[in-house]
This record gives sequence, C-alpha cells and structure tokens, in this order.
Amino acid sequence: MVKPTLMDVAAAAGVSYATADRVLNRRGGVAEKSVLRVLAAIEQLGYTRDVTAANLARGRSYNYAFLIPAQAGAFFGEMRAAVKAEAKARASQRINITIEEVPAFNSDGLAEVLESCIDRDLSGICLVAINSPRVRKAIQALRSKGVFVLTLVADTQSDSRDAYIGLDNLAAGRTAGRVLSLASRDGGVVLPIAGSLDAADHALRFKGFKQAIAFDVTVLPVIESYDRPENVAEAVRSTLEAHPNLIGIYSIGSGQNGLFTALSEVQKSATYQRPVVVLHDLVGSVRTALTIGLVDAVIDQKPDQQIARALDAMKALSDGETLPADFGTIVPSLYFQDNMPPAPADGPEKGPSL
Amino acid sequence: MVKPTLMDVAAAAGVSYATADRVLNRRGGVAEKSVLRVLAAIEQLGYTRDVTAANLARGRSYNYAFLIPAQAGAFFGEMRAAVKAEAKARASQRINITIEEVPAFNSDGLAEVLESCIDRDLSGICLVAINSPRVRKAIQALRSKGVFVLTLVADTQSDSRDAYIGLDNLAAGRTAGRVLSLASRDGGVVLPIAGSLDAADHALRFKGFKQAIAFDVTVLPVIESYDRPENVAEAVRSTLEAHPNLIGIYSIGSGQNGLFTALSEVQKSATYQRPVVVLHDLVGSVRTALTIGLVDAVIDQKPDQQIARALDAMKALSDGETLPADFGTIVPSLYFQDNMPPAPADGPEKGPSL
DNA sequence: CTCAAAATGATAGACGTCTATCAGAAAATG
DNA sequence: CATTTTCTGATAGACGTCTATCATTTTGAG
Repeated sequence: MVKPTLMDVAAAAGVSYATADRVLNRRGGVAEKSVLRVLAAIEQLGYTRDVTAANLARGRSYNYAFLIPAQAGAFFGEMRAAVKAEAKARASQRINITIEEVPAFNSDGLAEVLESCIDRDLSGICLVAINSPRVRKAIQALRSKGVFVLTLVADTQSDSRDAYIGLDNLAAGRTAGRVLSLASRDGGVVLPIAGSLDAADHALRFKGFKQAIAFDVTVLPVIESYDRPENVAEAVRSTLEAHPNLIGIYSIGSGQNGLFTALSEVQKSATYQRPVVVLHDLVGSVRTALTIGLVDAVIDQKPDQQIARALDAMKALSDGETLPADFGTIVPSLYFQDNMPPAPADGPEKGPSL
Repeated sequence: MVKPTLMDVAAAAGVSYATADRVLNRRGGVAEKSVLRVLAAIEQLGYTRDVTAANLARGRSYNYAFLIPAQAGAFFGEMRAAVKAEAKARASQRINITIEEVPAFNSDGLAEVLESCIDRDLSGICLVAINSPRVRKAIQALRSKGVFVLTLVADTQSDSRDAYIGLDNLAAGRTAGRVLSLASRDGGVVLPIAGSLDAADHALRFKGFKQAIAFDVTVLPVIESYDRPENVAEAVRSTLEAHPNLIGIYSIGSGQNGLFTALSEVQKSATYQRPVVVLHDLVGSVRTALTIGLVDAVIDQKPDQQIARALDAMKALSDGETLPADFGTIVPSLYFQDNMPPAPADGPEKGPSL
C-alpha cells in the first residue's frame, strides 16, 4: 500500500539494489535481461522515484535567475513582485531564485548581465528578450554550458532559446476585435492605437484585431503613438471630433495615461457617448480605470501566471522532461470590472515555518 | 552562499543541534534566552527548513482523496481528468491522490463514501458538497480526526469545512450581464435560462446578471429548465417567436444540447438574426459550439485550475499554514472563440523518469 | 578448461531533517 | 549546601536516494 522504494523494485526484479540503481540512472554495465527485469518491476509496482530524496542526496538545488527590465512601468513591477512571491513559496523546495535588474530597452545592457551570468552555476535563466547579435551570442554561450534559457513576454528567434513563455498576441488582438464587434452590432467606426507596428507584439495584436472585427465595422487607420501619453490623448481627441459616433477604441500598446486623460474629458462633456474601450494589461492604473468605468475591457497577460509557468518549465527541463508543444503559450484573459482578479497582495506573510 | 542548515543555525546561536531542533519543532523545555538566540539566528541567516528533507525523515506523505460525482456530464469528466493529471505530476513529491466515484445528486451516497474514508489515514478530502445533515455529520467526524475537508464547485455551510474552492458565481453572472449589455448598445431584450433558481449557484449567477445588465435592456422573466435539453430548446423557440428582436440569451445552467439544437435551427432559418449567446463551462460540446460560431461567449470555471488550487490548499493546510482569505475564489474566465485555451490533453506522457 | 572481461552484489557515507535517549550541566528549591 | 528540577549537549538510527568502491560471480573467448 505504501509507495514502493527502489529496494522493493530490486527485490521484485530479483536483483540487488546496486543493479536496480544502475538501470534507473543509466549507469551502464548491466546485462540486457537484467535491465528488462528491472524495468518490468518498475512498471509492475508503479514505482516512481522520490525526486525529493534524490535531490537531497545529490545535494542538488535549482538556481534560477530572472532578468527583469528596471522599467518604471507598472507591468514589470508586478512581474518582479510575482517573482519574489514565487521565490518565497519555493524556497523550501530547494529552488533558489534571484532577480537581476536589467536596464530597459538596452540590448547591450542586457547582454552584459547575461554574460556575467555565465559562471554563476545557474540551471536556468529567464529574460525578456531583446533581439541583438550580442544578446543571442550570450544566450548561446549559456546554453552550451547547459543553462536553460527561457524568454518571457518578448521572444528571440525560436531556435536560440529553450522555450518562450508569453502571450498569444494574435489571440489577444482577435479577442479585442471580438469585443468591439459585439459592441457594434449594426456597424460603426473603431479606432486602433498602437505603440509601433514595428514591434512584433503590437503588429500581431493588430493583425488579430482586423481578423476578428465584423465585416460591417469600419477600422480607422491605426495610429502609432510610440507609447507617449500625449500622442494617445491627441489621437483620441481628434478622432472623436472627426467621428462623433466612434463606437470603440482598441489601445494596443502603452501610454495608457493619455488615454485616460482624454476619456475622462469625454465623460465630462456630454457631447459624445463614450466609446467602448479595450486595452491591455491589468496593472494598477488600468485596474482603477476599469473599476470606475472609464474603460470597458482589459486583456491581460497574467504576469504572475507567466512566471509560475516559467518556473515550472525550467524545473521540468532541469529534470530532463520535455515540454509540451504549446506549454509557453499564455492565452489572453479578458476582464471586465465584474470579473477582475483580486489585486496581487504584497506581503502575505505565512506564519512561522512549522 | 549555500542554503544554511539547522546545523549552521545552531552554530550561529551558540547552541547544540538538539536545542535548535527543540526550538524549531516546539518541543519545549528550552530556556527563554536560548529560544531567542535560536530565533535570532534563524532570522539572521534567513534559514528555511528543507521541507523535503523533513518529510523524508518523518516518513510523511500526503494522502488526499477527491470525491467526484460519477456523472455523465462532461464537466466532471474533465475534472476527473484534471485530478489524474495532477496526481501523476505530484506523485514524485510524496503526494498520493485517489479518486472516488460518488453517485451523482445523492447525498446519502456521498455521505456513505465520506464515512468510509474515516479510517483511511487521509490528510485531506475534497468533495463536491451536497447539503444534508448526514453529509455534514460525516464531514465533522473527519475534521475532528484532523482530516482537512475542502468543498469544490458546490459548498456547504461555511463553518463546516476548511475551505471552499469554487467559482465566484456572482462575478460570473455579472460578467454575462456585461457582455450582453455590450451587445445591446441601444437597449433590447435578453433571455435568462436557469436550471433552477433553488440551486444556490444559479440564483447567484442570476443575481449578478441583473446587477450588471444595462438599465435600458429588458430582462425577460427567467426560465427554469431543470437542466433538461428539451425544455431549453422549447424556451428558446417560443421566446424567439414572441420576441423576434431578441438580442441575447444567458444560459445559466446546463442542458446545453437543447440550446444548441434550437440555435442551429435559428441559424438555418434566415428569419431571425441569431441572438448573442453566453453560457457556462467550456466542455467538449460547448467548445465545438463556440468554434463554429453557434454561441458567442463562454464563462468558464477552470476545473483544472480548481483542482490545482485545491491541492495547493490542502498541502498548505497540512503544512500548518493558513490560507489567505480569498484563496478559494475562482474568478470566472471569459472565452470567445478567439481566446479559447487549448483543449486538455489526455495523456501527455512524460519520458522515462530521469 | 583457463583467464580475462563483464556483470552483479554488498555496503558505506552522504544529503538535511526528525525522533529518541542518555548523560551531564546549570538553575532553582529548600 | 544538598537536592531536585530544568535545561543542554551528544549522538544514533531512520527516511529514500546517490555515488563510489571492492569483492565476488557469471559469461564468453580462446
């Protein structure tokens, strides 16, 4: 009834512990027939190795590093908090996690940190990728040392990392399109605002958006705001002037503050009916805007789930497993003010360790 | 640089391992000042006990049972699959999970199984509750033996279990209301169909629905289908006849097949524009309906996440931690055909254990 | 049959913790 | 001061596995 140990397996197979161990850990030097008997015993008893005991014996612990952009933006702040929370939660499982701040939008800075990681005895690294030759080279160097490298949020070339954990941006855009289509049952005009269509993620979101938008809805030419709030605000104002019957806005990127400014103007003036607004990432300010009804729907990429997933992935890789094909794909979540998840708690101190 | 052990703590505190151990495990018989020094050392070194080693030494393993209704319904089938998947994934962490089939809608049957669990050396039980005195009594008996009891999907009285993991039904209803409000910008008529308003979850969903629905939208009297497909189909047909301009339908409960039948009739006849349809639980048939565009939005309670959450909760309780207040609250997910999560894989065999 | 090569068995020490026991030291009691 | 009581230290064996070593048996080749 109890879980069988390797001793039980050996006994069942009629061999010694040593031989069973040689088979289990592929040490070689075992006769074919013994291998088969051990494998059969494993199968028959339903033996699974007690990984915790194994790690204990091996003196093994998992060391992972997260490189998170040191950006003012709330998004990476939440991400960092999520990493800290997971680090605390997994500390007792022999998983050590460090967070490295990386200068934002700076491929050389990123590469430098990556290069400094090479002799740190890490088993895995998680980074928000920036595509540059030097970064790719640093990643390659790490991987050839046996370090698993995962990209998070933003990807590199798919053959230069072990996995990518990130939002399915096409699905995200499609979802936004669907919402605005729902809202414009009898046709209408909608405005997409992107940071820059040169950014792969924004381009993909926009593509999905157009795919899902209903045929009788007019999509205005996309405005590129370069994520500057004043550009966003200006775009909203002038579009509303030109199209007083504007039904919806899809804000593909950042610069949300400009959006909020313009929208609250609209809300005060009774001239227009406020358009339906869909935007990304349920960070603090967005959460507020959604709560007070300044915007309608938020597409979230669940940073906390991403880092949990990333850790699971790194652990699985470290344990020699292979990841399912779509393991890293984060399906976008759609939140209204009614189904917002609770804000991430800051310090849920758990009591003194038992 | 390495993780400190209890030995290190003892050394730092200037006491023996035995004393440090006495403090850590609250064995008593330690002088106040020694306690303080040990605690200080723990604090200073940032010591956390290696739980895996502790469990190993204690010969402790976590035995949990899930009681899942043996219902034909796809929902509990998915739930069962999710339990199996988690069981496999955690087998190597000294967590043993068994699934007990329980007759559906049968409080005595449930109670019987519960009663049979009492001498099974379980540390936790997870069940889909049915409110009956006998069930409550069985739960109490278990809890007084130190077994943690969690309710899943359906709750009992809140003081008679350790935690409830389940959908926030009010938020779910509100979300549905929000979607249909979005779809009826200039007012309109919508139809809610429930299984029975006597069921707490359906009542709560309906309440949320009414809360969130826009003021200029007319909500028809709720139809109670008792989850019978033919009733649902009939309700849809007759309502469409009476209200050809019906904008939306919110199916609060089950009996989805009747809904699909009626809807595909509508789709074929060109008489009406198909109303916007919101329903619950992304199980197989619903997934198909969403994919082919027979329905528009699905509110899901993420059974796989629920069972993962339940396991985390039971483990935390077993480890003497206390759960955060809203730990069991599952926020409803809203899916369109565009952001559906991948269907749960059946057998993602991982390679031979390392 | 002989001898080397291959396969197997036996076993010890480690990993970090738990539990238990026993002896000795320090403190409190009268 | 003698005697309890309370506290402390030391240590051993266990948990399930890994790694390593050495001795022994079996096998296969010549």
